[in-house]
Formats: sequence, structure tokens, C-alpha cells
Amino acid sequence: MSKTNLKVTENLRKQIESAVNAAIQAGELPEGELPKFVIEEPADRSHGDIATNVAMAGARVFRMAPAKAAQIILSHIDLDNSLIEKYEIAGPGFINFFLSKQYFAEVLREIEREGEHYGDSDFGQGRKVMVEFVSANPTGPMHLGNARGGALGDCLAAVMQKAGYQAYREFYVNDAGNQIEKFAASLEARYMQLFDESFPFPEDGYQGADIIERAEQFKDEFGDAYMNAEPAERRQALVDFALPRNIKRMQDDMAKYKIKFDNWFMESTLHNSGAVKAVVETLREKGMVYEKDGAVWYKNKEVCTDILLKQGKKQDYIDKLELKDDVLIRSNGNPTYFAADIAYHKNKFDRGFEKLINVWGADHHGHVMRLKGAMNAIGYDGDKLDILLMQLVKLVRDGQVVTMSKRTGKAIQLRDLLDEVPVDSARFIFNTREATTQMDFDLDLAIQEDSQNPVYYVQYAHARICSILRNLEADGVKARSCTDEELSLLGAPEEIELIHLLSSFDNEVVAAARDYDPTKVTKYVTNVATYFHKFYNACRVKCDDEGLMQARLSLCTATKTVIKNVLDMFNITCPERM
RNA sequence: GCGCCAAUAGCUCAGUUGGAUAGAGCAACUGCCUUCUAAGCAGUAGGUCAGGGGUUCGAAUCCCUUUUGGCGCGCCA
Repeated sequence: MSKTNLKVTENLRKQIESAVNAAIQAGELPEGELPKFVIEEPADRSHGDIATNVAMAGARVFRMAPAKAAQIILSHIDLDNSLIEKYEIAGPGFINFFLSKQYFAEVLREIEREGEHYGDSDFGQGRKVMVEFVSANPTGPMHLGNARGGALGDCLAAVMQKAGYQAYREFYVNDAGNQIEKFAASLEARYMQLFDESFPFPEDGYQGADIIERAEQFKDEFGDAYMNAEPAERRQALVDFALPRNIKRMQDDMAKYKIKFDNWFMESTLHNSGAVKAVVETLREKGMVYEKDGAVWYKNKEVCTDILLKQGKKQDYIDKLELKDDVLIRSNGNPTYFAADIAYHKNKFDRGFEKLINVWGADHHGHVMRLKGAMNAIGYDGDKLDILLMQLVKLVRDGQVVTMSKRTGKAIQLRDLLDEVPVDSARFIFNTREATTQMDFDLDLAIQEDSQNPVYYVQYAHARICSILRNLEADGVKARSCTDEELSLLGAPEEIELIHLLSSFDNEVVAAARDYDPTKVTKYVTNVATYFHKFYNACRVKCDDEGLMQARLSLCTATKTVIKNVLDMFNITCPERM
């Protein structure tokens, strides 16, 4: 809520609580614990600006009809200087409050005063949080899921920042381990096949055309120099050639997508520094590992059972999960991805982050508990690691699911999407569906340059406001600060609704940060655009009454501030003309 | 088999943590520009909130169950 809104609501809560106590003192209400009640904005404005269910929620404790209890509470309430001008008891026992004109004037003043900082809050109290997202495998090009994860993670970090956290964006590059060996073997086969078509391709190799391209580039540079080299040397040369180029390509794609990571963290550094081995040793010291079949195993079952029991789960539920232990060091001596992941997340905590948020594809959900558990096992707090699971995204064109790129005939890549869809559009649209729901990305819509495309709809509202300001300025009218009397001229339902909405900006940001759900903010700003367009059609800014004109200009400027703050936050362009 | 996520208007989806008569957009139909951007707005029509139980003043929302769809259960990452 805006500070104005917050002040009113907090005061109201205090007043209600003391009114109930006063009524108990006076013997009008029975002694008892005041139950939880809400103070909220009713869906229907005819039910007031603020409503509370305190009388209904307390019906049982008070042992009387809600309407009667409401009457008693209201007789003890003091609403002087509260910006509330009247109240009523309605429906099954709601108490509805109606705000004074003074309130709406104060909201507009607050927005004017705070400008680009309007919507900021100290909800996060400056705590350091890391959002790790995309973290695509460097063995191949990025796909559509990375596109959604990118938009989601980047905007989530932005929301956390706006809500008062210190947010840090990180990309984890899996430049080590098994998949790099597979990558090497695949590159080797493609390289050798350039000289000898019969060279066998590994069964579990990477099939993608990009591997062939890299092999060809390698040949262009080194010719047949590695044809007769030792296989190990040849593979190393190929990886040393291809991996940096793949990472560079991912960095270029992310830059094109307007995502700037604070850090690209290389998995290899964890292996090279001995951090992976160290964390396995830590687990060994704590008695959490054992040897079997030549491999080192981690007692995942024990740790996760413990977590589930603490959550109050029943033993037979846990049994049905058939929890298994995990390998940390394979019998061939190589650590698993999981072992590196434990070391990585330990490293994050050691860098001082109080909260770790990972954006993962939903297909990884099976690993959530074991990673949290492993954090507990090494003496950290797994509850400070939150995994945001993102469901699949399907590309749709002409109502049909698209799986292949028109251009390459291969699986759709992030690049194909960005070639076709404006970045603003992609960033916005990926944030119109909650992470937990499967999403159809409508290509036709994303390309469309009209109001059906939500990002244009919002940008249009902003451009429209800018246009009004320009036109009036050309007529010699300059927006200025208004007096309370002038601002109180704003009374049309369209004006009041818009101000209400503007006042809840930081509330939405906080809710988005709390729920790790930036889509709340895109929905909110779309709503702001709708309410502005309604206002625009109902009320002319340019009019004969100078005071009213200035008051409406204030409302326009406030709306512009909110839209711009959202689009800036999400790194989406905010045009002044369209 | 077990688990995770979902199911709301013909289609795509909201529904602010349990509130008052379930809302938008698209598609269909009807209106509004010789005055600030019609990339906009107003209106009509469209619903067994997947089905069935339960919890309570009150359920799309919480619990149980059935059905349907997506995903996951590796010495892969």
C-alpha cells in the first residue's frame, strides 16, 4: 500500500482493536480473544473504500449476531483525523468505511513527491538475496524454457529489489562434469566425420546441428591437425575451442534479451578449488556418507525422512515415496552434478546471501528436497533455499503448437524467438502467466503491434498521457502542484478508482516479492492502463475549469509515474509517442 | 505404482491467502472520434468454478476422494 493507504489501514486496525477492548471493559462484549480479522478493499465500491469482517469473524467469541457486534464496536470507535468520513454496517455484518476527499489528495501528493521511487518499500529490509536463473547447459543453444526462465528470473530479481531487498542475479554455467565429456565426444565424432564419414557417433551424444557447426569451425581453424592426435588431447582441444564460444553465445543471447547477470559462475571453479571434494569430506565427517560398489553415497533417505517427519508427514506417506540415497563420487572417481551442486549452494551462502532463490524447470522438482536436505546436512539452513518451479511453455502459432523453427527446421531456440518477437513483448508476455501454470506463448499475439498485445496496451496508455501533457503545454498550460481544494474536485468514479489503484502499487510489489511472483505486477500495470483508458474516455483533462484541469493533470502525471516505474523496473521500453 | 503441478465463459486466463451478485481479454452482436492518440471506451450475450463428499456464519479458494492433462521417480544434468 502507499504510505497514505498504509497509515489509514494501520490506524483503523488499532482503532478497531481498542474499540473491542473498550466494549469488553464496558461489559457490552463478552471477554475473549479477539479473532483474526481482515481489513481490505471490497470488490464492489458501493461497499465502501475499506471493509472489515471483524464482527463476523468474532461472531462465535462474541456469542451474538455479527450486525449487533458491529454496532457495539462502532460505538467505541474514534475516527477523527483518520481520513475516513463515514461508515456503515452492511450485508452479513461487514463494516464498510468511506474515505474522505483528503485521502485521495494525499495519495496523489505522495506519488508526486516520491517520483521514480514511488512503489519502493523496505519489506526486504536490505537483505541480500540471490536469484539464480536460466543456468542453461553450455553444451548447446538455449531453448524456449530458458526464455521463460530468463524473463521470470530477471523480473523477479527486479521486484525483490523494488521491495527493498538487495537482489543479485547469477547464471550457473555447468562447464564441468559428465555432460562436458559427452560434449567432447560428440564434437570429436563430428570433427572426425568431416574426414571419415564412418567415424562412430556416441550413442548418448548430442545430436544438435550446433555441434556439427562447431566442429566445422574448428576444422576451418585447425584443419586436420587433430585428426591423428591422441583422442584425449583432441577432445580437450575441441572443448577448449567450443565451450568458450558457446558461453559467449549464451551471454550474447542474454544481452539481446536485456538480461544482465551480476555473475556468471563457472562450475569448474568448484572442482578446481577443491570445494567439491571438501563438501564431500564435510558430509563424511558428519557421518552422512558411505561406500558402496566403489562409489561414495549420500544418505539422502535419512535426511529427507527427517525433514518430512518435521513437516508432520506420516510414516506411511514417507514409505510410499521410496526415497533413495544419492551418489556423490562415482566409482570412476568423478563427482556427480549433485555433489557440485551442494558445493555451489554452500558457496552461495558463504558469500553472505540470506536467501537463495533458484528458478528451475518443473522437470527438476524431484531434486528440490534433496538439495534442501543436503544444505541441512552440511550445517546450513535448507529453508533459506527456495526453488521456484516453472512449468513448460509451448509455442503456438495460428492455434497450432509449434515445435520446429521455420528457419532451421530444428527445435525452437531462444534465438528463433528473439528473431521474431520484440524483446519488450517477450519479457512482458512471459510474465503474464504464473510460473506454476503451463503456458502457451502465442506468437501471433506477441508480434502483433496493437492493443491485444498486453505490452502495447500498457505502453499506449503511457504514450497517451505524454501526448496530453505535450498538447496542453503547447497551449501554454503547465502542470503544477495542486491545492487540496483543487484535488478534491476529483470525484468521478473513474477518477476515484484510478487513484485507488495507484495507491496499491507498493502493495502489489510486496505481494509479488513475497510470493516470488512478478506476474502480479504485470497484471497490476495492465489494470492501471485499463483504468486510465476508462478515465480518459470519461473525463476530459483539457477543460474550462483551470483547477479541475490541474487536478486531472496531477492524476495523469501520477499514472504516468506508476506505469513508467513498472516498465523501467522490468527493463521494458516506455515510449512517449506511439 | 508413488509423488509434484494443474482443471474457472466457445478460446486464453484473473480471482489480493475463506468474504458481499465469480471477473477481464479474444471470438459474436450493438454503439461512441469536425475538441487531449479509436493501439481507446461503453454495452449485449456467454458459468453445474471437472464430479462427489466434508470443515463453518460463509468455499472457486481449506481437507478427503474420483476423473482428466502435464511432469518426475538414473553411478544423467
